[in-house]
Amino acid sequence: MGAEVPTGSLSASQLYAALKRDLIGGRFATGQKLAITALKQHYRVGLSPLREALNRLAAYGLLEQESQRGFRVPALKRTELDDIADLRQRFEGQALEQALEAGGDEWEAGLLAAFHRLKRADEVSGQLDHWEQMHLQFHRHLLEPCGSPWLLRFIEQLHDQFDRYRRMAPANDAVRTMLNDQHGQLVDLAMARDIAAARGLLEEHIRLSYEVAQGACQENRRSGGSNEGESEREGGSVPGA
Amino acid sequence: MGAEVPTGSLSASQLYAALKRDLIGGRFATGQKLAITALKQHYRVGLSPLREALNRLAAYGLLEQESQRGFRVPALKRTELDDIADLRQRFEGQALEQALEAGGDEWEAGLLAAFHRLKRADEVSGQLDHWEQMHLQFHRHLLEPCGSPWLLRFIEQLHDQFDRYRRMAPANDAVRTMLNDQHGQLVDLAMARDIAAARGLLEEHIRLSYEVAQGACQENRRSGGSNEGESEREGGSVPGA
DNA sequence: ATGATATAAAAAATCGATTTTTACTATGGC
DNA sequence: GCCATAGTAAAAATCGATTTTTTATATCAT
Repeated sequence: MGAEVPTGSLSASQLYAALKRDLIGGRFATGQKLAITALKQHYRVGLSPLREALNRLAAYGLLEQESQRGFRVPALKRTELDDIADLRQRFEGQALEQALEAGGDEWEAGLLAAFHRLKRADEVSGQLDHWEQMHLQFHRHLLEPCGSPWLLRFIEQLHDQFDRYRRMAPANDAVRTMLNDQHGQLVDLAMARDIAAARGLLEEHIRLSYEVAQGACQENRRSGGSNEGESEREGGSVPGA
Repeated sequence: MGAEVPTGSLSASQLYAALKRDLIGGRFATGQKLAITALKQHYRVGLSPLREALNRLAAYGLLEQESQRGFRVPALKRTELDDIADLRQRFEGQALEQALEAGGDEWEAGLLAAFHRLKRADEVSGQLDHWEQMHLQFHRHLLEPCGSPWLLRFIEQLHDQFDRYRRMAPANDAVRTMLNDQHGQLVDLAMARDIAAARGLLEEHIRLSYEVAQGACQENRRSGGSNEGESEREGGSVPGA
């Protein structure tokens, strides 16, 4: 069994984070019903905190809850990915414009730092989860001063949903290099406060990611494990039964 | 104690709905910590389903959860209302345009029916909760064919948040009449597929509602109970302790 | 008299067991 | 031979009690 939970039992928020990470990371078979007993043993927690975490994740949209029939991992649907990508372009484009108008010196400094960490994480292969974390933090920091907490909340939610698709899709090193280059260009345009160009590039960035993510929908690939060819994560997929 | 839960114990989804309704309806003191034991007795449910419902509501944004310190009703903040109203204008404006392009005959029929129910509910005073339900359903139906489930989800979430403010604000019959008139005008413009005018009116509708809702923020009014002068709901506010 | 620490009371979170509901299977009827 | 129904097994949901954490109070030292 996976070694994602090495030490003693987790706190409630740690459990939520671990479950969220594993759901977005594609370690559960999509469309499959979750086996509560197996999860309980895997994460070494009791029933109550587990069910509370699952309820929160269901409200967040990373799980589906059927009345008396437990929890289910939502299937990956092409139409839903289209919806998510489209909204990401609009929401993040809008947020970026506002962020470029509001961001100050401290934000610029933090953006450079976040970009640096992202580059470093990219150089060190076999640290998939760490790169994902830095990548999320970079995009989050980029939009942070936009001034709309609710918009940022929705953007984060869509980003998480989008990543379910992207991380299930087969890797494409050529496109990945392009996407990484765009991060640097985004920093440059943001520092130059070129609002129109920056928004255009961010939308193109999302469009390109969308093309990659589409690979997750094509032949209804089931079973968890987006980590073929990766060596960082020793634990396999979480058993469903 | 309130008679909101007349018969035997509620199912999990009913409990969630009842809590959500009472939170949006302003029956809890804002900023106040929830007393789990009191809630348990009031809704006649056990601890587990109650906690699961509270967790879902916290993920939805109608409650705040502090680590080991229970659940708290979020305070009403002027800046947050501004944020919510601004996003509502943008999201619902966008959704309306798409809905007017996509909605078919069946949708038109349903819209007329929803509007009729809303008018009827308005005529019968002392049915506050029923009017609120019809009002929500009208706005939901108006935007439903927009083609973006995630956008509709966010719109609904913002609408619920907005209503926390609106229902806490003092009533204003003159403005209320204007708002009701706008519903009819919205139907007319929607049927005529006048996209620009309809979007403009919907944004104005939200702006006017926003002016009403601002009344909830002015002097940090605490304590639940937005139903002064209403006789429909016999149960008072839910006790916090 | 004020501040800090220890103690006690209250509340939240978790656990183990029970109850209820669902899904599967086998048997009987058509 | 196929469909329907009853019975059994498995899983989910709920309950009551225990454990842990927090908060308020009182006492002691400075």
